[in-house]
Amino acid sequence: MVTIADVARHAGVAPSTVSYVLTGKRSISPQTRTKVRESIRLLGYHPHAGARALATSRANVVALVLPLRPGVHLPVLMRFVTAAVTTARRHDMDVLLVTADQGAQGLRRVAGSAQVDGFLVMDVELDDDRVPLLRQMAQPSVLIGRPAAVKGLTCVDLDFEAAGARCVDHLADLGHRYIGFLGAPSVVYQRNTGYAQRTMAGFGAAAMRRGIASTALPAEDDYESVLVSVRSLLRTQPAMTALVVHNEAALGWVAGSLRALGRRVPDDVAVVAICPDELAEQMQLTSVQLPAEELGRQAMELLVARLNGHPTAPLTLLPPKLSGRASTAPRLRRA
Amino acid sequence: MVTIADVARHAGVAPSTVSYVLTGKRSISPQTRTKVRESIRLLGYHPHAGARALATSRANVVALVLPLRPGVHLPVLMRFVTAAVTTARRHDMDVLLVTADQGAQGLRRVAGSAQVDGFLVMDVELDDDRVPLLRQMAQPSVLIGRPAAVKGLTCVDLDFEAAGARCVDHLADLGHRYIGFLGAPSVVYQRNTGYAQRTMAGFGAAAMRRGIASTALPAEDDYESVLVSVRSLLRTQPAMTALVVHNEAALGWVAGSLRALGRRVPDDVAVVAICPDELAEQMQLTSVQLPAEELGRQAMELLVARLNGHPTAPLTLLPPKLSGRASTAPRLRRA
DNA sequence: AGCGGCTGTCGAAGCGCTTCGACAGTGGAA
DNA sequence: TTCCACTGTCGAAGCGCTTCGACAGCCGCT
Repeated sequence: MVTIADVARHAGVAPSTVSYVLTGKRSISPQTRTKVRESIRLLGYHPHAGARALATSRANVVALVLPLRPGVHLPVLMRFVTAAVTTARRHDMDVLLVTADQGAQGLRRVAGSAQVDGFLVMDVELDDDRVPLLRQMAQPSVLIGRPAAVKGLTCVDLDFEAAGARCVDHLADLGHRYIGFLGAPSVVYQRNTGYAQRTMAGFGAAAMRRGIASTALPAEDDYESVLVSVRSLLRTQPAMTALVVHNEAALGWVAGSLRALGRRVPDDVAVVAICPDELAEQMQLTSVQLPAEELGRQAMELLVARLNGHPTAPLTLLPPKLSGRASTAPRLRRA
Repeated sequence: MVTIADVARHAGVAPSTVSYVLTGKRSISPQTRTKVRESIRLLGYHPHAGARALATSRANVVALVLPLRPGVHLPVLMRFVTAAVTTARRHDMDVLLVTADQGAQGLRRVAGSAQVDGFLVMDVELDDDRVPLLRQMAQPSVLIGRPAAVKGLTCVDLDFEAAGARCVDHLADLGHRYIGFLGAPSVVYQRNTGYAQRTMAGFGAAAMRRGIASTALPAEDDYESVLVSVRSLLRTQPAMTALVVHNEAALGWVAGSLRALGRRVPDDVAVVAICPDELAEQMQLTSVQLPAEELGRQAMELLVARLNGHPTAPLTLLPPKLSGRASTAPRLRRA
């Protein structure tokens, strides 16, 4: 292994000088600098990460805590991971992969051994048991998701309330006056999954604001259930001409159910989905996307900011973006 | 930060003694051992990873080099990653995430700074430009995939030849005598993607061995092309009663194409796919699976073995496993 | 009683890096 | 000319751990 001493000897300077060339923490004459740089290149020198970590108490590594449970949408996860890694690299950081199944235990171990300088934790739930730990750890962390209390944390999330509202506004602007909401399976609302509830809330509030009649129902993820839910929505509100769907798994059955009930998309019923963009693209649905890249990038930027001692807001909400596609159209006024 | 000196003081012993308790490299009296263990627990001590790495020149971290280009099947990738991480943890190793887009450059950096003890490189192609680098690096590596020359390497892969053969055998055992092969898009065969060619080769050889007439054709991944390819196969070999498909993207169109041409699955044409299990499960296809977990686990075990100085075979091929589902049936002898 | 070989523990050196204080050398102000 | 303030470089200490050689105490042997 080539050490800093080798480089120093080769360049005819002291090790400390090489270090200063590398870190730029003291001024070095141009001649010396180029000489040292040349030696570094020639010898193929790379500073020993462990030694550097020991001396600076900075590892230049962040932990990425990934949920690997079934049910996460993998394309979105991957886009997120890619963005996070890319952003980390732009700040000369590496990424240590920690799977959520290692639990709080794993976090403690990684944090305790000073392997990483900070944590990026995905898929945080309303009352996540890792939150108290993260709060008291020496290393800063950024959470994707939104636990009940964000005080003392740094959280990034899509603004699901705004997303729900955005759907309503889009449909209202198109002239729709009766809108239905097809939500996640009811169990999702039972356990504390904040984003589902917040979307609903945003949807409901926006509808009220715009003077629009709304009806909401959960949906399970098989065809029969979706059909039942959709039928029930139509029965409750026969004048319904638009539907907001916040349920990836049910998405595939919605158009079919509507067709089975004699409604065509978008002419009889306009559909807006809140879902990953690929799905929407594939089914040609107007949708509010889950901005995975943006989330990953932002989260990592915030983490880096905290590592550099900058204060950060406890909660950053990304504004929803709606992409118009074939599943929405202005309300048809029948003769 | 709690250091080994703190623990030593608390337990009334020398730092080296604590170290020996931790590593077990010298015998320690039971009394001392429990005393030290207790102090460790009480103080919440974790050895500093960097310091340890510096002293032992072992980081206890392996790099996982992931392809994040489009086209990789993410569920399979994730299963693989999970298995690799889990296996690593069982050997007290952590996993550093390196994305393939960082290229050889990235490998060199990570290797040079002694951040990791070894590399697990996924998705290696026949003439991968990282292979020469990996060969000459100080750290050992295990490759998933199979470059042209495996000498001096450690590679793990599914035995694609055997997979092709396994399909033929299954169909032959069911009485089929005329079998078609629907391959990857032709560009895949043009660039050097070993596994596609090897599957073909295994398929062809097995057919010859069993005295079976075989015809093969590539397929693009849209409905029209698949239809054209299937029609062409049937025209070339009108007596064809079985089809092996090695093309995930085309898979969705195969049954439809056959139906459009007046053939029903499995009665008129039996279909065997070589694809990830979820896909096969979802479409109810008899298939040879891509054993992602097994691959990840094996690869990591081999890497650990190499890290411990054990020699490993340059090539480990996993035997294919065929799962029977609704798309194959014995050949129907028509009246 | 004396000796050799164990066992269990200690102290110190060293892993490769950063960083602090020291200090020559230089140029400009007094 | 003297003095001061820089600028650029060096040497040494120290980060927290492992590991090697040393060695005290003990047992069992002659």
